[in-house]
Amino acid sequence: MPDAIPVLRSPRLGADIRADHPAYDLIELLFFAYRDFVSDPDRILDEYGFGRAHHRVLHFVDRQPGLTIAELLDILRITKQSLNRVLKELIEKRFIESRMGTSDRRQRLLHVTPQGHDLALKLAKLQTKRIARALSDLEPDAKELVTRYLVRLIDPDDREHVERLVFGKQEV
Amino acid sequence: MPDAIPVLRSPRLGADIRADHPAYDLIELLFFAYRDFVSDPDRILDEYGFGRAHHRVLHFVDRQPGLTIAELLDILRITKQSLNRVLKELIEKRFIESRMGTSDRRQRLLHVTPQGHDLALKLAKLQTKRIARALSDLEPDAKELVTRYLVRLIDPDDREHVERLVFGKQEV
DNA sequence: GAGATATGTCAACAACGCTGACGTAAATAA
DNA sequence: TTATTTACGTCAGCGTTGTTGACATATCTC
Repeated sequence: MPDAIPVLRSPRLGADIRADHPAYDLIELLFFAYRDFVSDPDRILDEYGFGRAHHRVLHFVDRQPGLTIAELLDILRITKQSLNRVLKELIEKRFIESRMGTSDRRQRLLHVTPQGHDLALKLAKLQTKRIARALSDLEPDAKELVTRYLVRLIDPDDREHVERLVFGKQEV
Repeated sequence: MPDAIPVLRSPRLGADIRADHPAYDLIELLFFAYRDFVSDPDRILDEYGFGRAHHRVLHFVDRQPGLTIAELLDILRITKQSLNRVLKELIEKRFIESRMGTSDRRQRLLHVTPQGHDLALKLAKLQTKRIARALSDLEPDAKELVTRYLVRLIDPDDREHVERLVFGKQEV
């Protein structure tokens, strides 16, 4: 049914990047990969009455205990009103706790509860299965290369911030 | 501010994949990379009064002229009502044309108009810039490896279908 | 002619983004 | 100390994009 799709041959040598011709394959693979990647946790989230927005909040609070509202907003790139809606539910259902800041008492330091951690872990393990399976019969250095590639897809201005968060790099 | 995050050391040898420990880094990098990747076209889409749903439809119709509704639904994994809403707008604004099928006259064969193709190309080039930049100073075989990785993130049942669509493979 | 299939459409609703406005408490600057 | 800024909470309303359920039409297949 699909007509023959003109295939873009690789450029002759590595340096010659044809940025003028769309890289349809990677654009589309990123769409399909992400589509399936985020779909894994959906069934479980449903059981708790949560959606993907709850998942993202729970994940980052679990990863970084003591996260503030401002930091979370910076990660998620949504408005505080949008965040507040899902965060309120996570707190009411006792998956997340909000504690007053110690040095700055205006801040709210977010922590997962034990049941919050359990759910976060359950969801992370689910996604890890897919990631591990994808990596399983690629070259040994595949993970390192894919990691570097994904980092370089991120906005340059935000890269340092993300690396600090993901890899725990403290030094500049 | 972030406490030291326990780093998962790579397993000793390739086969020993610790699927029980979440691969936090790749989970998060996928989130950040995709977040920024899909944000590029937003400003342009706004000018046309379109959203990300319109973009996805336009993209796949541009890539695969003559795509049917059923095939498009299978790609996007949404309901026909959701699709119809955005597709109707794309047709009304003359970015996409719907033609009656030839062999099966119940089908609608979707095609982009010239202005539809222009927009699709403009958006694809934008996303390609980011992809090319990310690839630009990685090893020459990075693209091939990242491609294989992304393919393997897709649901196994759907992989063949996607490969046919993305790479134009006709033979099984 | 009966039934299955491909599509279109109406209505209602949910999740999750957004803007704008306003309020409070606490830190900081003047 | 007073004024301003900052961090957060909240109310109200709205837009996009997903959902379910029901029903209609044209066309293909048996």
